Amino acid sequence: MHIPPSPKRFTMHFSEVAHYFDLIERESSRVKMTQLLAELFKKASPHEARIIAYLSLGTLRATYEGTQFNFASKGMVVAVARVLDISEAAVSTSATQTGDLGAVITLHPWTHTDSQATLIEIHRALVEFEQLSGSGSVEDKVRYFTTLLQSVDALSARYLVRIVLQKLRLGFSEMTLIDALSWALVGNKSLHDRIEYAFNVSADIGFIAELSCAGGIAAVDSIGITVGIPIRPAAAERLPSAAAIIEKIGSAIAEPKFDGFRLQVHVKKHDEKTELRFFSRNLLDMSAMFPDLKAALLDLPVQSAVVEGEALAFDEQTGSFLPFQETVKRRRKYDIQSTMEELPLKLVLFDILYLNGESFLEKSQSERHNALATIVNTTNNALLSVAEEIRVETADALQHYFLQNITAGLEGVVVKRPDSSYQPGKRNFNWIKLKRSERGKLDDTIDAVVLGYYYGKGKRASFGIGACLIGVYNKEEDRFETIAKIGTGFSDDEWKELRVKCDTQKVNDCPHNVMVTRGLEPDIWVAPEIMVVVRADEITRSPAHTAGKTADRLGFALRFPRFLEYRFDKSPTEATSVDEVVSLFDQQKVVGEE
DNA sequence: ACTGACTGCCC
DNA sequence: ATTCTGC
DNA sequence: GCAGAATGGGCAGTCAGT
Repeated sequence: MHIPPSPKRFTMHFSEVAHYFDLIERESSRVKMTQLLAELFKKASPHEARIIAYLSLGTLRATYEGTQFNFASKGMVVAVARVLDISEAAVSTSATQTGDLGAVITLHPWTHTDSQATLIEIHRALVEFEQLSGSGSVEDKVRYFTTLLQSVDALSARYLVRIVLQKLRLGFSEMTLIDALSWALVGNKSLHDRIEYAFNVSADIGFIAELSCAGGIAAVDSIGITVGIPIRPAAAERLPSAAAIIEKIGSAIAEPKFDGFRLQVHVKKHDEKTELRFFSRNLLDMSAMFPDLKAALLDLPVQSAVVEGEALAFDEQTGSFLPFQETVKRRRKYDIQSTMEELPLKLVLFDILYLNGESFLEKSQSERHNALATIVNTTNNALLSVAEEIRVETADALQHYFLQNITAGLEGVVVKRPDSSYQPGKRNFNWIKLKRSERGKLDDTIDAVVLGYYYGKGKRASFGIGACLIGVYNKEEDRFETIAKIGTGFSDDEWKELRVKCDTQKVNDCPHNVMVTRGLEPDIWVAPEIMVVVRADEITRSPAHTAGKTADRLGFALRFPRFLEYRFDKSPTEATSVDEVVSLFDQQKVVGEE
């Protein structure tokens, strides 16, 4: 199909992009949204397409290069208040009602003149804004952004606010942009898979957009894995039991699931030196953080490779892995050397995506694991290992292996289809996680009391509730202590219902028998009457929540809390007690004994 | 030098 | 991370 | 089933203020 060259045109104004964002925001049909985006891409130069792709996702560049405005809801309230010349309180109130600070802009009269800034100029300004730092920079940032807002029309200002907040809420993200690039080339989404492939192996959406607009699908097709540019990681689905997993995929491969952080490692040997990069699960560059792992990986007998694994801190005395809260302390910018000594890391590798110039993505799980084992096992470095993999044919065998792993203190197992390729960027049932928290089912839940609620953002703003604060009962002190906030598990209707229930119990101040630390105070206090059943993956020590907190002991909190159901047959003082929380906490360290 | 408020990013 | 929802 | 948008605990980093 012949693609006519896009007509030469004037440099694109940011206001035109904002106009398209507005059209898209009003559109609920994904196909129409995609068509609008395609139209926008067709009007843009390749470089402009790149910038559109970045800005539409609230970023300024590739994910792995990072965008950090260090300017979010609090700073934005100040800037918006100045631009609109109203009080910060008024902006806050309006933001609460609409659930969106950007929308506040277009709710008020706009008195500023549009300077017709181009898309490129706005991008450049945002880069400059992002770079403001150091003493006095809080005020500098407010001033800079206020001035920037004052130089555009209201619609542009609305989207500038959302770009900086990194929440465009337009109803599309990367996959829709890829559809739009296909539409821009051929008028349908038939090229989606090929463009997505390029994006999956070269995770820079702006680069893909520019390439597609400049060189068409031929240019996109030329993209393969480049060592040093991250590949979008594959992710696992979740199922609640060994039986469900075997039923889903049959004969499978199981491996331990470790509770650390995921690293994608890129290695490339040049004549003298070896280039080594680490990327986080979300594709941020962590290359400077782990000199110990870096040294270990230099031993790999490869010219070039991309491997993935889980990094975990371990106890040098016992060799056992430390909890996530310890491991995550290694994610830092400063004091790397000293923390390295306090919290040495191991890297358990579980996949290989590229080796010596060849992509391994299409190879089967088994082939990849074998190749990985071959290179790592010849390395013989104590910090490196390959995740054990066993073949399981039955639910019983899987259940046994699962129990064995949680007894060893691990998070559970990941089960994989033996013949599946590595599907970058995908979460599907090629990989399935079975987590420790599924063990026992009902006894892993907590009966808690609702103590208050918070206004929501976006869609939840219209419910007047976005999350609630819950607590457990301290028998000795006869009071309620907080253990978590709940922001998920309620359907839209249930949120509305919860809001009504809470409002019937609304009180003006924190009740005398409720312990809440500063920073967790809800927007609306509720008398401790509403009982809920809450599920969580784990109980952790908490610097924030008051459950079980004493003068010389941290409190406890729930990891990954979610609402299950209401509990009508218990009164508030029959909520799970602090004592029970403590014993649940103690129990989870000795999971094998049951 | 310390603390608290805020932000960004791990899970 | 988990969960819900529109398509 | 996908893509997107709500939300959680808790860590380090930055800056303002004392």
